[in-house]
Amino acid sequence: MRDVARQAGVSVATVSHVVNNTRFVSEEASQRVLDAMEALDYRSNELARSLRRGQTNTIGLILIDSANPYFAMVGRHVEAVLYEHNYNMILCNTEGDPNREELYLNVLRSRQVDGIIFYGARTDLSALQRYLQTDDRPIVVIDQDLSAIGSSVPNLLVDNQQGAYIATQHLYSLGHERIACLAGPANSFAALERVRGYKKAMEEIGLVITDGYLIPTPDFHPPSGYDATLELLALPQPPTAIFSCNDLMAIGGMSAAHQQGLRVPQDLAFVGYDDIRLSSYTLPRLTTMAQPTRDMAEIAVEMLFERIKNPQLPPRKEILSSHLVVRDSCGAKS
Amino acid sequence: MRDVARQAGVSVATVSHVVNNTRFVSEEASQRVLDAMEALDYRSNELARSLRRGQTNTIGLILIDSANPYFAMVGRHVEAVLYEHNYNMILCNTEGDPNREELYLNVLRSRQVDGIIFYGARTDLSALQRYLQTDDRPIVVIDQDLSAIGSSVPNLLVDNQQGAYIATQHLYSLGHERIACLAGPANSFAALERVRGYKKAMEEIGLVITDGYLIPTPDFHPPSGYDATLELLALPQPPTAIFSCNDLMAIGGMSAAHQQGLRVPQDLAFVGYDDIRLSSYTLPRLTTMAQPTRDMAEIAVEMLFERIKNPQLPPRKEILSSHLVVRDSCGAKS
DNA sequence: CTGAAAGCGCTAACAC
DNA sequence: GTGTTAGCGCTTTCAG
Repeated sequence: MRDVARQAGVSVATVSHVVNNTRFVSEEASQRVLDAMEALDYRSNELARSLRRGQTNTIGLILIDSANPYFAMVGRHVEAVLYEHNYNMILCNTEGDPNREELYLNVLRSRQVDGIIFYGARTDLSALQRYLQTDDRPIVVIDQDLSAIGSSVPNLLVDNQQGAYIATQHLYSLGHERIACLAGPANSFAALERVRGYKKAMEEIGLVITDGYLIPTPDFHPPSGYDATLELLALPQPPTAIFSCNDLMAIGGMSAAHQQGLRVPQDLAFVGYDDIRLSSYTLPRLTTMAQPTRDMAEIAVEMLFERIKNPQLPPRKEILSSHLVVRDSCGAKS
Repeated sequence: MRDVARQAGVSVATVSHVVNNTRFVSEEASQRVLDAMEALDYRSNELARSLRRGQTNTIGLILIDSANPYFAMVGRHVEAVLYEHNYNMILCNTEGDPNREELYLNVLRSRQVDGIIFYGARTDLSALQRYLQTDDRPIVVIDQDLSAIGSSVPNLLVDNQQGAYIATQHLYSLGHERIACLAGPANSFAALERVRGYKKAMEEIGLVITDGYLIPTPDFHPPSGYDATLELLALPQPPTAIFSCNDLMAIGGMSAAHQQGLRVPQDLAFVGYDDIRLSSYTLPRLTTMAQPTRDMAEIAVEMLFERIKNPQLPPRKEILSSHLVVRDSCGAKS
C-alpha cells in the first residue's frame, strides 16, 4: 500500500479510501491510485486490515467429523452462505473429543474470528460451558439444547424427538409392531432425543419395546448398524422393522439383513435419519427423516450475523423440523 | 497483553518472551506473568502475532465440493494432519467454477495464508496459471499434471491411468469382454486420465469399444451414473460390465441396473473409483479402485511445509497409486 | 478534497 | 535478565 501511495503520488490514507470507497477522492487521484494498484498488482493485507478494524470476516465451524456425509453437507452449506457474505470459514473437527472442542474454541478465539458455529453434538456441554464463561464472542450452538444450562447463546435445534416419532409411526402405519431401534451413542444429544421420540411413539401406540430391541451403538457409522442389526436378528423374536437413528447405520443394517438372506423391506423394514445424498441410491432406496441442512446453515449463519451486528440482542432460539421422505425400504401398506 | 504486563509489573516484551518462551526470564518474573495471564484470562491475539511475524499458521484448501464423499475424505485428512502441526485450514469450495477458483486463490493470498492446497480437479488450469504469475506463495496442486504448463509448483498426482487400466483388466480377467465406461465430465483431469487407462487396457487386451460404450456424463454424481447406465442398457448390445470413473456414478449405475430388473454382478458388473467409505456398504458391495486419501493429505501437507520452510527448494512431484479393492460387484471368476 | 499521525497487539532488534 | 523502541499494513480521527 505504501508503494501504491508513492507511485500514485498520494497519501496512504487516500489509497485506503479509494480501496474501501470510504470517502470521496477526486476522479483524477482515484485513477492514479487504481493504475498504481494495477501496475503493482496490489492486494490489501487482510491481516492488517482485520487487526485495525477488529473484524476478521472469518467464522469458525466446529463439528465432529466433516467426512461424515451429514456433517459434510452442513459444512458445505455453511461455507456456501458465508461465501455470499464475503466471509471465510475455518473448519475444525473435534472427533467428539471434549479436549479438542475446548482447544478449538480457544484457537478460534485467539484468531479473533467474528463468530463460531458450534456443532459439537454431544450431550456433555462442559467444554462449551467453560468456554462461554471466558468469552462472549458471538456463537451459535446447533443441535444441543442449551436451556438446561440456562445459557444466553443463540440456539438452533431440530426437533429430533418429533422426527423419530414420525418415523416410528410410519413403520406402525405400515403394519409393523415389532419395531426395534438403533440408538446411536449415549453421548449424542440428537440420538438421545430420537430414542425418546421412538419410545414416545411406541408408548402412544401401545406397543411394548421387546427386551433387546433398543440397542445402543458405539457410534453412528455403518459397521455399528451392521453389528447391531445382526444382534437384533439373533433375538428369539427378531423385529420386523428397524428405526435407525441415522442413515449410515441404517445402510449398515440393510447390509447385515442382506447378508443374512433377508429381503428389505419384505422381511425387515428400515427407516433412517438425516437423508444423506446417497440415501436415494441405496438398494432399496432408504426411507428416512430428512434434516433441513440447507435451512440449518442459512439460519445458523443468520443468527450469528445478528449477534455480530448487535451483541446485545436477546439470543434467538429456533427449532426446525425434519420431514419424512418415503422411499422403498419400508415397503407399501399391505 | 498490555494489561498482563502492567499487572505483573514487567514490560510487554517480557510477557511476550514468557508466552513464546523465547528468552530466559527469571523464575520469579515468569511466575508473576503466568499468574497475571491466568487472572486476566489472557489469550494472545494471533492476528497481531501473524502480522508481526509474517506467518499465519493457516493454509487454504481449495476443492470442488466438500460434500462429495471423496473430497470430504481428503479435506478431513488434511485438517487432521494440519492439526498436528498447529495449523488451521480455511475451506473453499469452487463448485468447479473457474471464477471462484481465482477469487478464492486471491482471497487466500489477501489473508496471507502460509500456503495453499489446490485441488481444482479441472483440466483447465488458466485460473491457477494466472494466479501463479502474480504470487509465489507456497502452493501444492493435487491431481492435475502441471508438466504441461512447465510450472515449478509442487505437484501431487495419482496414477489415474494405471488405476483405470487395472480396473478394466480386472473386469476382463473375470470373463467380461463387453466393457463400457462411465467417463465423467470432460473437464475433469482425473476422468480424462481414467478414460485413457480404460482405452489402453481395452486396446492391449484386443477388445473393441463398441459404439456408445464410452459414455460421457455431465458430472460425477449418482444421477449421472444412473442415466448413463440406462442409456447403455438401451443399446442393441448392452455391456456386461461397466467401469465407472468414480464410485458415486457406479452407485447410481447399480441403482439403474436394479431398476431394470438386472442383477449385479450376474447380469451387469461394476467397478468404481475412489473407494468412498460407503462403497463397502452398497448392495452388492462395490469393487473399486481405492485412492490413498490419507497419504495424499499427508504428502500434500508435507510438500507444502517443505516449501514454506524453504521456498528455494526445487518443487517435488509425487505420483501415488490407487489399488484395487475386490468386493462383490463384479462377481467371482467363473 | 487530502495529508499527517496515532494505534490495533504483537515481536525482534537493540540497549543496558 | 529486562526495558525501550520501532514497525508489521492497515484504518480512522483530526486538521486543514
